[in-house]
Amino acid sequence: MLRDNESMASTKRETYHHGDLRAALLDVAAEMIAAGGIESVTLRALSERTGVSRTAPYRHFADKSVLLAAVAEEGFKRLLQHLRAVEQREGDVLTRFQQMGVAYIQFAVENPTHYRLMFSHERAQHDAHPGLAAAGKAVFDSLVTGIQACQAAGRMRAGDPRGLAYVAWATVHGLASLLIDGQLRAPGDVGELAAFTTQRLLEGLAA
Amino acid sequence: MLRDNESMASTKRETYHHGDLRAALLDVAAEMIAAGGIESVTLRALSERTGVSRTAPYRHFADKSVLLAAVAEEGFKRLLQHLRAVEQREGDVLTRFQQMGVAYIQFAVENPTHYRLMFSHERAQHDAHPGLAAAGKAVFDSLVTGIQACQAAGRMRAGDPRGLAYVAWATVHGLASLLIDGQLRAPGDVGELAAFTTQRLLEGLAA
DNA sequence: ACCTGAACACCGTTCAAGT
DNA sequence: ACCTGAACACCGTTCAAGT
Repeated sequence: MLRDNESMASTKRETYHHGDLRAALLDVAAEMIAAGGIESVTLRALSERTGVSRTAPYRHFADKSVLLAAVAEEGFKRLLQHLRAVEQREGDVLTRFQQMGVAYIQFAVENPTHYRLMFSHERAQHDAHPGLAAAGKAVFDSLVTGIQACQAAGRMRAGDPRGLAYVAWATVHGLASLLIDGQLRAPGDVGELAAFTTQRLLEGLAA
Repeated sequence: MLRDNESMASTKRETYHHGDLRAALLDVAAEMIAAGGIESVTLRALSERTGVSRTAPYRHFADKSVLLAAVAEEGFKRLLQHLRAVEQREGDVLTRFQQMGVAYIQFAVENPTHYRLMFSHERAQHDAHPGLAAAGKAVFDSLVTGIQACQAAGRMRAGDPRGLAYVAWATVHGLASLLIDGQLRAPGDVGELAAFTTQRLLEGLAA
């Protein structure tokens, strides 16, 4: 019994020694965010739950802010995967773009604390977290791509697709944020409200 | 000299004794937020800058969260004043509603940290801060009123005005949030982007 | 290279004591 | 009623020391 425990412990140690600690910290941090909110993520609690000492995280992250930026970056990457999955469906190009919007809102509502963290870094800090900025831009770019497809099919108004993407991002981000913050008592289904909102958006961007 | 200083000090004391401390704390907190960001607002620094002891704020606020909720509430009230001023202008009812949207976005961009604080309380905490929830709802209600005016003039689609207000709020809140967080490199003027975005919104809500 | 325990500065909050 | 200083528990971060 005792020997087994010792063996397991040393195996764990070995793992972190070889570069898994960074990924392990990000995973555990994401779990803590989902379970107990952003306030529950202290470096001390995170270290303990990951099985390392308090100062071990500093080998992989300069400080807590950089670690949280990395967690946020993971969130943008997961969101991008959801959006790309919708983008590659069959069917009408305009309907597909609307479905991207609905998927965006659903991701945010299903991961409220993580989504909030993704947007919690101030403008001035963007230069300090280039990976985070790039992951956010990749999400934005997927909206631009969807808009360009609609424009090419003559289903959306002409003009710089980025300008239209600003409007689209503002709409879905705004609705998601208001729902997460509890400012809107979601009248019935979230999906219904998301469908209605994205429908109004499409009419505002119509050709 | 010494007597003057003593006199001034006792005058200050007198003031806080008679119920101004609450208002003074809210004012100083708002200043600190604008000058040094939300992280600069510690109860200890706030107390010192207001000229009272560390624990004095607890006579007026149960804890830091309640104090910040009161600061946020003040923000909603100031925003509401801006929106009402636009609402009472002369001119086309639809143009006026668009101007409300632009004014909303400008308020947020001019008071970025304060605006962020206004939306930083989670859904679950709304019951704990009824004044904050009411002030937020008053802003929402002003949008509903503006929409009803447009509907009455036959300039906006029929249906529950609250549903349309959700879309409008999501659009302006989303654009404001993305600008504050630095996700959008505002292409040129903020006012121009706000005008374009609200124009697309109006077309999405058109009769 | 990576990990550790001890220590430092800072914070929110409580409480017995003052007026 | 309102205010105060001292004390407690907790946190992010640093650093000399280990392997």
